[in-house]
Amino acid sequence: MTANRDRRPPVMADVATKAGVSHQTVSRVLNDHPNVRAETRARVLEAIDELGYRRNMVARALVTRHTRTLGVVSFDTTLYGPASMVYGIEQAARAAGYFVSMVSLKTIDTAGVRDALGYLAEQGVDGIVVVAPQRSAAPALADAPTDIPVVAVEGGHDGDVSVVSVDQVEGARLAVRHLLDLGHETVWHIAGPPDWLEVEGRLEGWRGTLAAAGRPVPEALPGDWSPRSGYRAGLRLARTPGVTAVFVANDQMALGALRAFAERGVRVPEQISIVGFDDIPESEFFTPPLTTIRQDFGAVGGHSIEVLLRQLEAGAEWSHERHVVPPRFVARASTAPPGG
Amino acid sequence: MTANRDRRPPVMADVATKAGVSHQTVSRVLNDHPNVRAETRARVLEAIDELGYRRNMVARALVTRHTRTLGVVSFDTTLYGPASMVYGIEQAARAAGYFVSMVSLKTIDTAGVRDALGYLAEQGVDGIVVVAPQRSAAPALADAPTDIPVVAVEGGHDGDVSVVSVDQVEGARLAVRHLLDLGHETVWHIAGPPDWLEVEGRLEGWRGTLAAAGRPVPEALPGDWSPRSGYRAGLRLARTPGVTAVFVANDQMALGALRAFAERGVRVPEQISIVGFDDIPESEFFTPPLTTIRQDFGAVGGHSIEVLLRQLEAGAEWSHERHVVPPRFVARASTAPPGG
DNA sequence: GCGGGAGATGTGAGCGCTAACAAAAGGGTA
DNA sequence: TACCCTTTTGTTAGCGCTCACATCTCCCGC
Repeated sequence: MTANRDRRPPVMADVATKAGVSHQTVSRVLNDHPNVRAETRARVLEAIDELGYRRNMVARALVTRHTRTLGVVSFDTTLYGPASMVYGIEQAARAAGYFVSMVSLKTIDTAGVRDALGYLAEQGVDGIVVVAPQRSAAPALADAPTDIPVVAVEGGHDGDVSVVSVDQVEGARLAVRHLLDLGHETVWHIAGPPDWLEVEGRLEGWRGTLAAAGRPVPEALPGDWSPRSGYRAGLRLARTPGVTAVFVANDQMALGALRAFAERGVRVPEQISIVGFDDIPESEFFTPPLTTIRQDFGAVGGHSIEVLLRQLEAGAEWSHERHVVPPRFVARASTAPPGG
Repeated sequence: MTANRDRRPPVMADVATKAGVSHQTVSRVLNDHPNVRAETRARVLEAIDELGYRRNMVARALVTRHTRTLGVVSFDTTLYGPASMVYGIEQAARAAGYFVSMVSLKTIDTAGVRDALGYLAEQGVDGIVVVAPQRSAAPALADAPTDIPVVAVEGGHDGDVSVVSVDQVEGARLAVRHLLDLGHETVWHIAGPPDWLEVEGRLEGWRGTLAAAGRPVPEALPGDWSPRSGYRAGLRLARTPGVTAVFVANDQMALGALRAFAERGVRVPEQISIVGFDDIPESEFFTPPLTTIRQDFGAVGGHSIEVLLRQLEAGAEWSHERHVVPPRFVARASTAPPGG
């Protein structure tokens, strides 16, 4: 355990000399090759320990042609959704013995994603997960590197890549069905920013479910995921006559809407019912606790790594998979029958 | 732009042949070496483009002995604090031309941190940022690799590394001072989990400020950062006579406490004033909007990279720096004079 | 007592790149 | 014209590791 502070770190040859074997034998020990005598192995391990030797993965990667590193491209990891996804990805990757190299984009645009993919490819990552929930990311995915597997999370459906996602349409359907079943005539909607695929899915599920039930479809209110935008939309809904039920595209905006209703003296759920989306850890403690649709971000992250590893093993001939994670309805206290 | 789908990707020598120059000249073009004729450069660039050549950073790293990758070790990046920190770190690193290799630990313990540091060192990262807010991470930092710079964020103060952190004691002082200035006799405290350095700092600031003002110091209530633990603590406070002001160690727990008070019919801020910590994006929309202490996580992340890069440039002889980011008081609607 | 096969170890080459030096090509001055 | 100096390009030798193969031991069976 001698630390050589200023000298160049020891290499395999140093260990070999010290143990009185060839560098190849050291390599064998390090890689758990079976054909090494127990005594030799012990001698090598001792030398490794004494020198404080640590193998150089860069040199190893040069010859093996893989780095055991996966690239992750993601949008704003400050948000709960992407953060949980990336966390799930990282955990699953490391459990499988892979490192994760991260690129978080401030804004998702085709050029940004393309650059990120290019950089990661240069770095020699073995595979890439792209958390690119916006439509504008799709073109970049279409001409992603073809020599390494790429998996998109919540991504475009047209690219030449595998996709793992939550069933957004179904999530919206669950929310709307719940409100209609309570007896509401129709359901309003505060949407997320346009261009997001999740937003499109939720809009589609909301509209479709209302239409299927023969209910009027109000105009969706715009939002940008932030509590503030939910607050503004809530203010508008509070002064719109006839609103009894709202489906909000995420929990943060639902929080803002809750605040707007509170300020306007609109009681939830007595006068207006509200359902969110995501089920962030805070939702359970909102005033009132928020009924919402749970997305299992961790599972999505985990699945994406599973798919990626499968393709990694398959080598050159992998097929594109599509994996859909179901959302779950979580009943709490923000909904009630109309006029409740 | 020919994609060679199945063939091995082109290497520098291929480009050289195609452009009719030596591989060294290709290398010069790629590295912006000044002494290359404009015409030659153009020819090389054209060949690069035609072959779809991409330089192999692994091979480059082997000879240059640096990877332009920084390692980040962090605790649960699902939490807003760590997530924002890591985001700030990643942004700053990439702006400086560095990649980020992530390891998020599920739990922080000495062995986990030590392993993570070891793995990253093997990967050949040029420097490491450790977001290790727990005391138990300190021993691992003490015997961190000595041949590359390591910066701790919110980390132990005894290790042989640079530290960037928010002034927790001052943050707590701001919160308590505010409540005392409003006329409250004393301030109760819902603490975070023990072992966290931030928790210790906030406890110290809370106790110290009360003591300095000659006020009684109640027993701190335990919490674990989660809204649920804040809820439980809130329930206890609601049935404790004489409580008029509470300083909560983070905003999530404050949310839980708010919920508990609402359920027990305790009005905030009229009957109890409450101050949080962190200023998460949601706080402004709590019921009521939460007065809190803002931590600039992004700035902390950015500073940590600044320090790291400075040490990277300094080469072998770097000195250990200590950088403290001030917290900021954010006034909203959850506090009022007692009996307000 | 000796060929043969399995196990244990060593040898040489090369992954794709950069650093250091060597060589060739221009361009001004004595 | 010869000379030197600068600019441009080429050549060679590794970086630290693994792979493929060669070699050397040892033990078994006939």
